[in-house]
Amino acid sequence: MELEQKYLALLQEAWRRQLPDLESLRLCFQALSLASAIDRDCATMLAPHGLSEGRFVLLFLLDAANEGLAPNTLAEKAGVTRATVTGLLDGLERELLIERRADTNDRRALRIRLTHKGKQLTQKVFDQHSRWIAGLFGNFSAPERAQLAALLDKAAANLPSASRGSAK
Amino acid sequence: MELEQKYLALLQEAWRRQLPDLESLRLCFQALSLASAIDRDCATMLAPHGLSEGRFVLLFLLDAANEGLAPNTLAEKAGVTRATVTGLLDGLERELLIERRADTNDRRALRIRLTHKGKQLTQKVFDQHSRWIAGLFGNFSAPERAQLAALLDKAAANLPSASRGSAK
DNA sequence: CATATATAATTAGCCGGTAAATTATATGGC
DNA sequence: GCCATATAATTTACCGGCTAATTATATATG
Repeated sequence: MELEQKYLALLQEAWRRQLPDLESLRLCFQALSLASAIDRDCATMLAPHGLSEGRFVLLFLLDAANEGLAPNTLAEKAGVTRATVTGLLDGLERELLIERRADTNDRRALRIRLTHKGKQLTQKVFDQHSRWIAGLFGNFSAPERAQLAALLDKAAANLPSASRGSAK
Repeated sequence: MELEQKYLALLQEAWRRQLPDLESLRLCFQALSLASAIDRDCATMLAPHGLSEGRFVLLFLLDAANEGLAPNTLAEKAGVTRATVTGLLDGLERELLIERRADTNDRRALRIRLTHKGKQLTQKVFDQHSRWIAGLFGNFSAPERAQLAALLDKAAANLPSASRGSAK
């Protein structure tokens, strides 16, 4: 598998400086490069529909909640700030995939709902997207999956943000 | 290990829709979440020095080339566009870590050089950063490393951008 | 009731990435 | 020598993150 250009440069520099344990460095960069490649290919799949990953997440969250959701709830479930949600909703609204309605009880609040077009698009894209992702590991045997999960966990345990409360 | 909020939401939605092979989905999200956590912790380490990952990459590329480098060379070695390099250099120049000099032969071109301050900072940060990354996999045995590398490769082989020419 | 505090959403400004357009300069062929 | 084309760097405009500040509305408390 190919490492990203920047990681090749970093490895080369680490070698030049005779740093120890280049193997560990390479392993880390392999994991990071795989993740980047997955993200990149996901973005490539979503782009033709005018979607980014962030927009896509909001869409399926809304599709699951048939009474609509408030922006702050979307932010919480998507794991981004409310300011980011405002921006993503602006894009989705421009594409006529969602609409903002005033909340009847609380005049500060909004209900976000999928339009018909938004529902259709979400239906079409969600399954395709999930199946594609699952396909990446579809040819893994049960022991391989268990091994990989365990090894990833072992690396994660060495991270400061994992060991601590990690807050957010 | 904890999955990112958005992946939890996606898994939940996939379960609600009774999609097959949730195990593969989870495995993928575990890998992506680990990569995000590594990136986040790296950024946290670099931030106190006023560095982002992109800026850091330019610094050590410049440190390795003691005659200075042209912005287009930096872009190529860092794997980003020249426009991005322009922006990163603006930041580094503002922090007095690099300087832009006119190329004596080609009046279109620049030579970018580290300042003394830039050299010092690079020295200090590079080793620390590399050792920290290596530490994430420092407690892996040789067979564990081989296994992990093989499993990551196997997943990468299922990616469109890996199998194809993948362009740039 | 009045006031302080909390919450909802947006706005403004920053960052780092992109693509496309611009400006300046080299270079190669006629 | 001139013109077409390529290359160097920047600028502009966009995106999707973030934080911090603003505006409007609820809510709780003295």
